Amino acid sequence: MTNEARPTLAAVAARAGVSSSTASLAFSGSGPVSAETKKRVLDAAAALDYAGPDPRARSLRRGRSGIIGVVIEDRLRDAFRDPIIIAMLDGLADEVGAIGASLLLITERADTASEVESAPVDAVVLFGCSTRVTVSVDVLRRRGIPIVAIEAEHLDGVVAIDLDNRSSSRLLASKLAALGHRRVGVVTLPLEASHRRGFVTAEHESAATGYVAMERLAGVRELFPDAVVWASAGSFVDEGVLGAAALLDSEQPPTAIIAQSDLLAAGIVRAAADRGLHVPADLSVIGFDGVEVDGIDLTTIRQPAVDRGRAAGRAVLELLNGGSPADTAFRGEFVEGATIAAVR
Amino acid sequence: MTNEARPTLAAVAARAGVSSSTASLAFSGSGPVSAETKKRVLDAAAALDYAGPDPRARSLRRGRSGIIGVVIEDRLRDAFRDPIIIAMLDGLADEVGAIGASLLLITERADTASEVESAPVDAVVLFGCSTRVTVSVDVLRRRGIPIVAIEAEHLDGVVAIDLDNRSSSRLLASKLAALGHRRVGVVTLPLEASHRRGFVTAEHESAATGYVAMERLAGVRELFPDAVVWASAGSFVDEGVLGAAALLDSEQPPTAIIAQSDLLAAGIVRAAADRGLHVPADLSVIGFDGVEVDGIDLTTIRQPAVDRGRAAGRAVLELLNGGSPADTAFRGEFVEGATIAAVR
DNA sequence: CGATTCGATCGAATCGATTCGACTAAGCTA
DNA sequence: TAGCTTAGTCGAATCGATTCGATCGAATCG
Repeated sequence: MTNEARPTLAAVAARAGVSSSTASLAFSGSGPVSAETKKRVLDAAAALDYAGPDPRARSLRRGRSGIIGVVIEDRLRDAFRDPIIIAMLDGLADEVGAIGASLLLITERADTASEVESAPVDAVVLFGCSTRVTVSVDVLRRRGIPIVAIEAEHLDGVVAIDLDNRSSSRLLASKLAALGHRRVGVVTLPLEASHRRGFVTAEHESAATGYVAMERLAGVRELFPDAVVWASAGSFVDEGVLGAAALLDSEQPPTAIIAQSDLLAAGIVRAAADRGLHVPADLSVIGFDGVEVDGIDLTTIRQPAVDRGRAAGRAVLELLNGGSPADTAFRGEFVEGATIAAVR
Repeated sequence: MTNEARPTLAAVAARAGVSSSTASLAFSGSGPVSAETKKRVLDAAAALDYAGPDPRARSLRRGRSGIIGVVIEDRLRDAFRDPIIIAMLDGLADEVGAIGASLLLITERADTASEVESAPVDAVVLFGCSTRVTVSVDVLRRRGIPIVAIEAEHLDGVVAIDLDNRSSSRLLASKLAALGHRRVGVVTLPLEASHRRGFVTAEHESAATGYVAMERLAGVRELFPDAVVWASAGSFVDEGVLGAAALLDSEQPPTAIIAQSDLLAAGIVRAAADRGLHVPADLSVIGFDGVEVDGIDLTTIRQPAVDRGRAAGRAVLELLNGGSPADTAFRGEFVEGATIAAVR
């Protein structure tokens, strides 16, 4: 069926009666070629059904592929359900799209061979990756591939696009403290790669690899050292419901719950309603991210997700140009919602 | 800062005292190499800080890049907000992940130079693309790159993963007809690349390029030839609100509105509530997709989105193996919700 | 008119690996 | 011991373009 021999640039050049270097110039437009010659080359290409220079060969020679890798640790479906990741991706795509680059989705799971090491990328953006990707990072570094990380531990030679997770979290906790809350529960993002769900002991905590989760938790701990903590298996509404169930159905239910994402918080509100508890009268709920969920007027921290994606994109462009961009630190903005109240 | 000369496989081979062919074998594992030699090569690589074979060179020689292109017509942000696209992507990623391939996001917008033509992909999946991508498809075909299309017009040499949009839509319309509705409105997905929002005239309709939108509309037209049609600018809740506003605030408001997606339907329900209309008592609403939105118990058609993505993935794998998979046709399943009732 | 640009084109080297066919030495059988 | 297989290694060709430096004729300048 398929005709094995596809035409090459050399074949086109031969037919047009020019050298392959000239033909290349005619296609790429980077160099002086007379209009007449160019037309001859293009005509020859059309006659031979030539579809333009092979991207593979071009990227080998040029040393650039026009592809930016996006490393995501979760399953794609999980990642895409998170509006924050989507927003960041959008900002990133916007910036790198300016140079015609496209995004390669790389999911880095423990079980599979490292995709990131064999992908022809010009640069890589790590999305909320844990320390588990350190090995891959090392390969990239050796290969001289620029790396930008959003929400990740600070690594050498990696440009970080940060957020003040800890102090933002502390601020939220302080609001609760001011309202007289003493027994607060926390529902965290996954603490480890396994996404184990359940109450968190000191042991778990010291073995945790989830950077963002630990930062936000640390912020809360500064005010509520004894907070009861439940680790979710992901940033979903359903997980919030589970977390709330575990905390509310215990012997000493908390008077307030701090969720590490708005999706989790929405689940908590839902679970409270299921139990006949009124928010905020019976239970104060706090979120994180600044994303609207279920139309709830949530007390939370809004983070500039699209801007963070953009910043990552700009850092990538700068790195690609040989520059060495500094880390960028964004700040969350407190959103006064209607889900916290003084303890009864 | 960066040391210009990165080690190559040849350098590693030289240091290990073997030929580069042997070194290649040692890395790829495809061929007999003694354990001792292999160790020498690996040691040499470590000593030189060699990060493994360059993916670019490898893909040129092998003729495979391990990358599957995903062509999306919308802005990335818009596409990611659509749970159906996400589900399809997830199914697709699942299948092609089996051979270690990753997905390259290609947005094909009118204004930018065609990214798809210069991407080193082994195959391409078109996601709900209109006829506008025909040109790019042509280039791919000439290059011998397999193409699979989800929700797209039937194109020569393109494997289609279809859905019975028309008959499903007709089924929904028939439910309304049976309940006595005569004046129905339709809120469609974008009809053209420009995503123009507004009432649809016969002129617009004949110039439409949105395949899915036109199919679903045709299904409705079989029963309600005179339905008033409003084209949305995208599958979002907000767009549903706008569409409902236009239809409901007209002189002869419809007694039922058919939305071409559940997100749009959710917007319509919301807009109805804003006007003090009760669904379904005052207004029947119908969706499409089978996605839960806002917890509404919607009457709709559920389409197997993940499975469709999977089917696309399998088709890609088969094409890559030289096979010629047949088109696949999926069927929507009617979901009896609580948003339609007899006309008053 | 001779010297000098400048525009257009060509040849050849290069990007960095993979792979095919050939070759060697060792192990095995008859 | 001759003949044959096989594991291990090597050389060279190849994938398909880009790019640097050289060349050559024509146009420009003093």
